[in-house]
Amino acid sequence: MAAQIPLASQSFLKCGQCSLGKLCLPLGLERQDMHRLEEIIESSAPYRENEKVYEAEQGFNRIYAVKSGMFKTLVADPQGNEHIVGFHLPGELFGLDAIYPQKYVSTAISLGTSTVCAINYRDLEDLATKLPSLQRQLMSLMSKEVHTSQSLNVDQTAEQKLAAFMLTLSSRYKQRGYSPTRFNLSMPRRDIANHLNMAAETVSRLFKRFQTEGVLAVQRNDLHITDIDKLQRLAGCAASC
Amino acid sequence: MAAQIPLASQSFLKCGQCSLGKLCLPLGLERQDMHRLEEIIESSAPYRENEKVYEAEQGFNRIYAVKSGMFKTLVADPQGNEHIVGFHLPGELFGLDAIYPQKYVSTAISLGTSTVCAINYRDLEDLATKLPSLQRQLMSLMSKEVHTSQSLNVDQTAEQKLAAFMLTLSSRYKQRGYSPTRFNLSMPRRDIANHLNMAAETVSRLFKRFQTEGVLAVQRNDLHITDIDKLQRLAGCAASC
DNA sequence: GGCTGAGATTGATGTACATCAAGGCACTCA
DNA sequence: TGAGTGCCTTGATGTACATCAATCTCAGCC
Repeated sequence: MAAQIPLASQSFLKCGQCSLGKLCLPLGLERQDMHRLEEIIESSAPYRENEKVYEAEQGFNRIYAVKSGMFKTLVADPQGNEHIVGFHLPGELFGLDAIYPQKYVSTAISLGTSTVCAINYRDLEDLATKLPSLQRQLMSLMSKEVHTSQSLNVDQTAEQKLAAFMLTLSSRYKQRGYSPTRFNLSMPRRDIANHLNMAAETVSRLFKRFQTEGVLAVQRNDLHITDIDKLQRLAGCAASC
Repeated sequence: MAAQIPLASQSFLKCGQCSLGKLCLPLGLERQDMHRLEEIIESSAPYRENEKVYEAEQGFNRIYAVKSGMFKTLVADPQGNEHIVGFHLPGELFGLDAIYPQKYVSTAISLGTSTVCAINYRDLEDLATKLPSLQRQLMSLMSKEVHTSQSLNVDQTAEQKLAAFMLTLSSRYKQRGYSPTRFNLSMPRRDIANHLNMAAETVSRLFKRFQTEGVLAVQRNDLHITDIDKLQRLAGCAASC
């Protein structure tokens, strides 16, 4: 274990000091403008494993940026089936789908111990009218979100979907300065399966297949991509190419 | 056939006169602000059936609002398989997914004869910083887009997916002042099937089943929903409830 | 250090839907 | 008017994956 900044102090870092500045909302802001953004951001105390940030149907007031850890957002249909719409890594926003209906449509839950920055949306809107580059970045992140959701809709085999999912995780970790070939699966198999619309057994069988084919090595949550080119070929390149 | 405004003159209507004002970008704008929006909008000549508005990989400069008719947007994977990501009705925007990558990621094609309003995105950004209500509406429409794409991802049977799709069309037509129970399917079965990730044969068989169950009546492109409650039950309410 | 229980794996069976193949129906153009 | 064409329909067969049902694994805990 390398030395780490304790969570408590980490969660009070301002945008200027936060290592996520190059990915997150402040991207493209001048130092001075960043300070104005900092003023409307509330840092959260750490969320514990499985703790809810907000719940579907609640009135909308804030959007969230992941500071550390990981969150999942899920929707439930009237039959009570839950579907995981996304996993959110540090520097990514969630809660954006609540802007249109003005209430949360999903429930956001922490995976492991995680922290967020909460931003009052009214304040953010006001600030965005004053800071064109903030408005631009906000629109850009929303657009990215649209694109991500759309690319999950294409018809693929279970193998392609899982390979593509591993690749998106890989590239997102890479962007954040972590190893793109070795990382932790913070979510259980069941959650991966649910997100990709397949059975947990299928995920298990595919991991085994990938392993025997020399594409990756998995032990519990420790994932190691051993042949990223082959993984890309397996994904049919629907993901990150 | 009822008397209709000829396409040519229809396409030069300003937002103030356009019947779509209550759905489209100008929603929430003051009369005066609407005029400023009108100044940056270019009305298009009608697109013919299957004509392209833009193509994937082209540099991004404009977003589009449907004025009349219908458009589809589709993405192609490297194997050349095309996937229809959405159908766009009057008052709906498309091209928003190009903002983040700054190039079009999908190809937009007219179904039948259709017209659009084209809006230079740089100009729109500039104007949005000056008109907070325009910025708000833009964000709201983007958020809606995120939500729409997400709801297509949930795991459903072919029957549920098709029922849900019919219901979304129904409610979108209703919003536009058309009958929610009788409308024209402007797209071929193949396109519906592709969009919902199923075979065209399955769409055909399901339409037949729905028909024998008294839920709807289809003749070629003329669709009549005869029991919308039952259709809603068949959809598992994943769509519009 | 042995118990417990949640998650993961592995195998056997079932099924929704795709695919393949053959018509049928409406529209066009000679 | 009749051949040609594209879309839709209908039926027969195949298959990827879900589901069901046993184990297996290992982290947490007394």
